[in-house]
Amino acid sequence: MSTTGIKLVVVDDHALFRRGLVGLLDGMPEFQVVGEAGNGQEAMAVIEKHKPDIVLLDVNMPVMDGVTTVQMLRGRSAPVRILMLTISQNEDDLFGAIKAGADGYILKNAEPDDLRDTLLHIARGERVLAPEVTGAVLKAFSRLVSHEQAPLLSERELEVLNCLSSGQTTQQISSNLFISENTVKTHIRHILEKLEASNRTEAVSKALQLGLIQKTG
Amino acid sequence: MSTTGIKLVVVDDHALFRRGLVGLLDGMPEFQVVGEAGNGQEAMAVIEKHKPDIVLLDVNMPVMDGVTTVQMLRGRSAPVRILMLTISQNEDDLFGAIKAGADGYILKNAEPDDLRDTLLHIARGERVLAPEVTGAVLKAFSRLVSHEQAPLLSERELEVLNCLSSGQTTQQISSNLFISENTVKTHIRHILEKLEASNRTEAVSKALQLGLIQKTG
DNA sequence: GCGGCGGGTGATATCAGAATCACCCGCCTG
DNA sequence: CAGGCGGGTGATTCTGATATCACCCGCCGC
Repeated sequence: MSTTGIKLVVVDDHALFRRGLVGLLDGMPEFQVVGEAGNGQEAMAVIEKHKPDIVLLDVNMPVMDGVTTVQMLRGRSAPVRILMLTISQNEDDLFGAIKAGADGYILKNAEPDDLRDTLLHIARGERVLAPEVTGAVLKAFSRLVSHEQAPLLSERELEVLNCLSSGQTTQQISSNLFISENTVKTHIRHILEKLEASNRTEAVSKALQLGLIQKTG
Repeated sequence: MSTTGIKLVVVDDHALFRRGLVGLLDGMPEFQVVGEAGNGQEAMAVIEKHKPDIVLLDVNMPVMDGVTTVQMLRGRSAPVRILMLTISQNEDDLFGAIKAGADGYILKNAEPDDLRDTLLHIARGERVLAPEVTGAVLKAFSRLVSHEQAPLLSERELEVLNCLSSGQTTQQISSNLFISENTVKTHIRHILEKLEASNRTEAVSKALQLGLIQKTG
């Protein structure tokens, strides 16, 4: 067995899967599996003892799950890279792992070659997401960026804007919301100012782009 | 030449690179390069004419750059997948492309096999980021999520919190900010409420986790 | 020319948040 | 026992945002 490879610890509650994976990794000269654990709690001790370069960490485990384990590991000062290896495409798990500081997130359906490539990337400080989950991250990321850049409209302004986006006139909005036409116009003025739009058509267009309102039927 | 492969359009202003890439792709039976362009503007017309499955798109181009091209393409209703292929690891380019709706972002240092794998993932609707840039996306993503979940503290409250985090007492903060100790205590009370903390130590700890303040020296 | 519509200016009232401060109490240490 | 410190309750003032409305003007179509 190589003594110079990248040191790994494999954490998974399914013994058969874990042993199979360890066998697979033992066949790869770049790596050296130095420990195993069946849950997060065991993992903490094994990692403390063996000080691996990378931890392969399942998400769904009893006693202490993967995301909590990442949080605990990140709370310590000793650096260790963490690659989540899971079947879960659940967004709470995915975003939770990323927030907690995981270096990678791949799925158990990955090919052995993919796993090797991923581990090598992680080892050199890069981060990797499974293609199956990258879309969810990018979609949430885009949404957050837009939300952050969007100006804040009051509840009433949003109501008026939604009416505008469905093609209603000032008079129709007035009847709809039980306020005077002059009030509607004032709200529209503030909306135009906040969105830096020249007219209501541009305002609606910008609001849709910024995700302030959604297209209806 | 295969007539059943995934149809590609290659967009890059460097003719030598583009022709070399096309040659490489011609050697891959899964793909069929149906058009080329030297900038975003040309690309719009070529894409309109050939209706590819995937556009390989550089970022830095004259006349119309890659991000603007993505925006233009996404403004049209015809679906086309877009893989950015660039040397740029600049965050503005990266985040701009993601926001605009690119399906992938890889670097020109990728191996041909990586490019093939990436294109196959993109073709089946998945998204891919180069490992070199994934870290930047995940870091920004984590920051945005934390920022979004963090309660809003006023400017004064943040000033007080920063003083607390450097170990100052109520009296020292009072002298520091030229306000009475009672005022400092009121600000602290509001901070404890907003962070749902029991005392100032917990408040500082939570604020650091949420990214509201940063560790100093 | 009139009515309908959109865009603009200005005004008023209310409310919530921010920022300020006084005072009280308990705990701990010297 | 006194002083220092942290945590708590309550009050006042100010400011900016929100929500309301009246009135004016230009454009367009009938």
